[in-house]
Amino acid sequence: MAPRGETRERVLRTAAELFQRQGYHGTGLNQVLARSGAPKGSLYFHFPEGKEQLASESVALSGRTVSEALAEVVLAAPDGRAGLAAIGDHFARNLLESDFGKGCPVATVALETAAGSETIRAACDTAYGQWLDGLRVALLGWGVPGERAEPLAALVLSALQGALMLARVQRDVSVIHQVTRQLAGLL
Amino acid sequence: MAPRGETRERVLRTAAELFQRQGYHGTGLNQVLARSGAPKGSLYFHFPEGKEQLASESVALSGRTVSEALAEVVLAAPDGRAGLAAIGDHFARNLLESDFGKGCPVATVALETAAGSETIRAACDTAYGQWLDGLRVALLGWGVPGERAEPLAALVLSALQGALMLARVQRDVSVIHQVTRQLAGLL
DNA sequence: AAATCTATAGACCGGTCGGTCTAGTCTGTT
DNA sequence: AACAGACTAGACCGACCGGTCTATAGATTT
Repeated sequence: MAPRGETRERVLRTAAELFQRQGYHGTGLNQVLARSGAPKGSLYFHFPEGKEQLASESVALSGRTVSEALAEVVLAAPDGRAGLAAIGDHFARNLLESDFGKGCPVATVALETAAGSETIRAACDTAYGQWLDGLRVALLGWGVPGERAEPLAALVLSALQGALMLARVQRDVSVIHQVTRQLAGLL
Repeated sequence: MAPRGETRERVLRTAAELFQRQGYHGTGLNQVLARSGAPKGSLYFHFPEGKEQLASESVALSGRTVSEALAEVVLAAPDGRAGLAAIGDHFARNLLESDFGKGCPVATVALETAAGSETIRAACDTAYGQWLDGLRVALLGWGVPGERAEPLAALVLSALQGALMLARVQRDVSVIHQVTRQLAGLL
């Protein structure tokens, strides 16, 4: 038998990746189980509220992961221009490495479930809230005046999310760089 | 029997709205048929390639509809600031009137199917291409220099798409206005 | 009126969905 | 050794999925 807690982790990570690639309704529990090697009983033991709980926790996990990656990138950037470019590069690389399969790990699920599941919507809201806060702090660090930081963070996150989606649809990451370059010009 | 071509139209319109609200995988053909009152045989008579064709044509229809609405709004706007505000208002109103059910009619389907169905991805790409072009022309009309119009159109569309998604997740349209106000400042 | 074409009508198909249930197998405690 | 709780294992369920098929009704042509 696998070590304590190991199965839950593996199922959650597998689910997070599949939700990112295929969305909520496009991902079947049987697929998650087949890929993670767990039986159905384990899934409903660890996630008694079923698919909704699995998706909520997947979104939360992805939210934390991106937050951490964002923080790393931001800390390593000498200024805002470089920071925004690095964030764009990060997402663009993920896109290219997965043949445009892995976009934003939250967006697809968010759009699919925002109106249908309050639980998942709240998880997505929390994730985006974390990113907004991280961006706001980063902007302050880059010399953006205090009263400009919050709206600018919203603009940056919106534009990034939109560009990430356009890039998937166009199968071309150049729109990401085009957008981050213009955002950098605002600092 | 219904007049010629009337059933096809009704099915297509119903499908477009359901895809907009629930996405591709979240919308069942039986649901489309029940709501439009058409039998299954009619669906596969008018859309012999099935669900993919129905989604592609729905996206194309929504693309045209939004293009036209965009053109109207743009023509009525005295300047760029007013134009961007009007575009934001348009989407925000749709969101509020549908209790945050109807966001971008293309985005959800686009994210769900970009990697899985080349046909649908191409339809989404075409729709966004039309919007980009419409925006580029509008920006030119508002005095944006020629070489700035294309990248700025990409930024505006990206930011709008992102803001529209954030607004659904937050169940609050204010981020849309926050974003369009800042975009207007760029003109 | 016969034939033909367009479109409707819905029963039916195998497969998959999310979810439940019971049985069994570990591990740590006493 | 006996027991309890944690966890695995997968058969099984009704519902629904997208898609196919045959039959038929209405309009159009000959």
